Amino acid sequence: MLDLKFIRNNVEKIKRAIELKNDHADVDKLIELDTEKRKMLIEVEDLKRQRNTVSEEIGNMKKLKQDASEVIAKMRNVSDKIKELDEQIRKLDEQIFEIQIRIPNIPHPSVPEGKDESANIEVKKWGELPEMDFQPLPHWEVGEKLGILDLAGGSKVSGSFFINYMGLGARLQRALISFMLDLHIKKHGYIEVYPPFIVNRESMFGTGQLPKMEEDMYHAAVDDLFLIPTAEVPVTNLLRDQVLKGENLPVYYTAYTPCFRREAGTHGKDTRGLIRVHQFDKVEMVKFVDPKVSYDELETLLGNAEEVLQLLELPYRVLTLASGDLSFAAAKCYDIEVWAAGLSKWLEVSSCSNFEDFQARRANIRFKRDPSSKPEFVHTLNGSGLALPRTVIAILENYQTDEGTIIVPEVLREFMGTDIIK
RNA sequence: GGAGAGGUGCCGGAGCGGCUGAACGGGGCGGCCUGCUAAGCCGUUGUAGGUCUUUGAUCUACCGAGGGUUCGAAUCCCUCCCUCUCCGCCA
Repeated sequence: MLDLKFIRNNVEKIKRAIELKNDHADVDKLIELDTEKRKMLIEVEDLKRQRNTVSEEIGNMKKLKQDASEVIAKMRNVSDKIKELDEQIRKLDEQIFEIQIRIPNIPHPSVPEGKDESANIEVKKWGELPEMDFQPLPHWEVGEKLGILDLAGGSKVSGSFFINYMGLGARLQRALISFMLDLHIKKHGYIEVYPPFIVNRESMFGTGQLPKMEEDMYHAAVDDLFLIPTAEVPVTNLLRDQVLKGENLPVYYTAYTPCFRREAGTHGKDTRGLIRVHQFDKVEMVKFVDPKVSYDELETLLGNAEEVLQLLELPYRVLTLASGDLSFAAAKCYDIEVWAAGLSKWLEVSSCSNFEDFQARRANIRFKRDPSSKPEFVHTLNGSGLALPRTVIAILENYQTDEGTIIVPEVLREFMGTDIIK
């Protein structure tokens, strides 16, 4: 969410940003409502001041046993008028808020302009694409043949696009989760968090999923709770409504959670096997930082995610997302795409974003630079490190042999208890 | 799910319906004192928003949230939320 004062003073800039993000929000209407509201505020505050002073006088008169009934009658009218105006202001505030919360974050100047992913810019490539002297199979064939991937089981117990892993497939999930968490807590200095997987409406609003993405999430209607689409939601909201000490920044959290996404409207292409599923595992990194250093922090966050792939020895590339491909709340975002040999495609396994103070304002997460200074909003960042299904795809496809077995990446062997899946 | 207790400022903790933005204590900040530290003393210390003659002045709102009563509510009434204790149920 953007600051109302900032919106007032930067109307053109914001309209441009909305356009760059292929979004819609009626900024003119907001300004109109805001102007009207402030006019009424002046009026009602003046009446309240009257009421306060006169009420005090009434108190004094009563103490002196004087008759105050005439003044009281007059104040009754004033109070009614105040009630009326307050109600109108409340309605205006509501309307303003409804527009305000739908204005997207403004892209950082370094973000390439462009209406969709075709304008994304590749900024880095790492590793060699595997060369195979046989035709590599897609992961669903490798996985089903080895009995570690059970697509039929998943769809039987839940529905299509739900996955069941068996044996070493199941263990591979656990191995990847442990490996990633260990890396982030031991080497990169994150604190491990194990948050709730179901959250309330306030949390979904805080990180910006609501109101725009409501139909993309699983919702437990009786309790009005949502299954998290990413650990970003519970982990970021842990610090909601807090004022942190400046000396405690930056705060680095990492968490494993399953993620639940309805993926409404995306059924169709590129959805076979593990490519796009309703429930998947992910290790997420979340940072709360001083605004002055948030873009440096974005680079190290990206590096932390990259290191996972480097250690797994999976080739990848990094893209800077164009404005039109940026999510609602992000000011800048890098995507990491891993190479999948069987599909012969790059697959997104991580998004590393700087939200600046956009989420912090919504979730009211602040810090005091010094004990005596005013609270400021922190900057929040998060990045996947990494999403599991596509990492699994890359492992199954890139590490497959012509015998249909899979060589376990070096760093996972201690977790897997084997160096080969056969 | 049942019974009870409670939610006040950075923290603890007061608060006959009117001079309480909030006593008192602690903490923080500034200063005095001190060889240094501690103690002691003095002062200061919330957030948000509006207006203006806009680095200051002034006004308004905020005592879990939302309503209500009243000329006037932290204080009275209603609803909801949360926390704690006990009982029941359960992985």
